[in-house]
Amino acid sequence: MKVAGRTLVKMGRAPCCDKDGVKRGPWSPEEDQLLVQYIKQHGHGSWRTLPKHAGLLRCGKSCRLRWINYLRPDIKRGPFSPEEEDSIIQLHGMLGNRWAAIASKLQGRTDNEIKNYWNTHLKKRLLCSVHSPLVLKLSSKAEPINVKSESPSTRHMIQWESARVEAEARLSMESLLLNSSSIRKTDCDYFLRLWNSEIGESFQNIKGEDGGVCQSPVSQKSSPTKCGSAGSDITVQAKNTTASAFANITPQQEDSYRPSVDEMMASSDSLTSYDLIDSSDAALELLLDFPDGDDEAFQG
DNA sequence: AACTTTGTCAACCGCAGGCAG
DNA sequence: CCTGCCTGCGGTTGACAAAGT
Repeated sequence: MKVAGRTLVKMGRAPCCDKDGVKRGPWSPEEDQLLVQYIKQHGHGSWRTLPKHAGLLRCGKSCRLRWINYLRPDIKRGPFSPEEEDSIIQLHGMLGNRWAAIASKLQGRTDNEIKNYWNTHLKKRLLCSVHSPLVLKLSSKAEPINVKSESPSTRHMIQWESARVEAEARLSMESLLLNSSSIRKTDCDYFLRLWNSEIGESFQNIKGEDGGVCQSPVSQKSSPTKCGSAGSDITVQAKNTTASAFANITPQQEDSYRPSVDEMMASSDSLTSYDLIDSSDAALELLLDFPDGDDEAFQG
């Protein structure tokens, strides 16, 4: 793979930087200092020329990455709070792997950090709670889920997710009809806006009403085996439902219901069997009333 | 104590999109 | 329009640490 990449470079693609004489690997404190000092005085300007001006033997990309992911003064370091975790899970449910978009909603966190956290903590945690309603639904469409048996916030999340899937199916249909690739972006932008709306707000607030944790018999039953990092088993169990209700889908499972419009619509159909209540009714309504040629209304 | 496996995360890579000329 | 450059993004890697045997 790497070999192929390098071959590609050789075959004509310009390298991002001159590899000769360019330092790679971990940054030393001295390099950090040089970079911070330079940016404080001059701003980053052109990343490509920055290393030269700052006296660094690094490529611009490397400098940019170091600054954005580590040296920026507004970076919040340390462990993710439960609220942040919830936000990541919810936003990931809406946006998928758009880490930059997710990061923009979490003050002080970088896309890289969120991506790493998702891949190392949350994803595993989600995979551990195999009994999530959503997964059960996906694996056995014939069996409707009694959403009412879940806690309010779990229900709410399922409803939110169902609205998302429904909209996704709809948008997918539209994109097919319009043969337009821009729809996907609009889709995500739309969710971001929805997230910022009172609907999203009410959705976020439900955490407060529910103590920030969703509990269900299912999650309580979930395996106490090593699902997450050491020392957080309680959190793991508590969070399982939140996570699973929302995005407990392996990439394979995700693929299995995303690509085909038929499948999507089928999925969407089965979702209507959900007991949609509370404010998600409004969200669903909003999503279903998504205007066909009216994307401009949602663009910055 | 030595070795192996697993987990974490900073850093790298190539690609895509925006933009200026 | 076309082309080339630059930036930002998401996927992946690899070094290091911790846990397990």
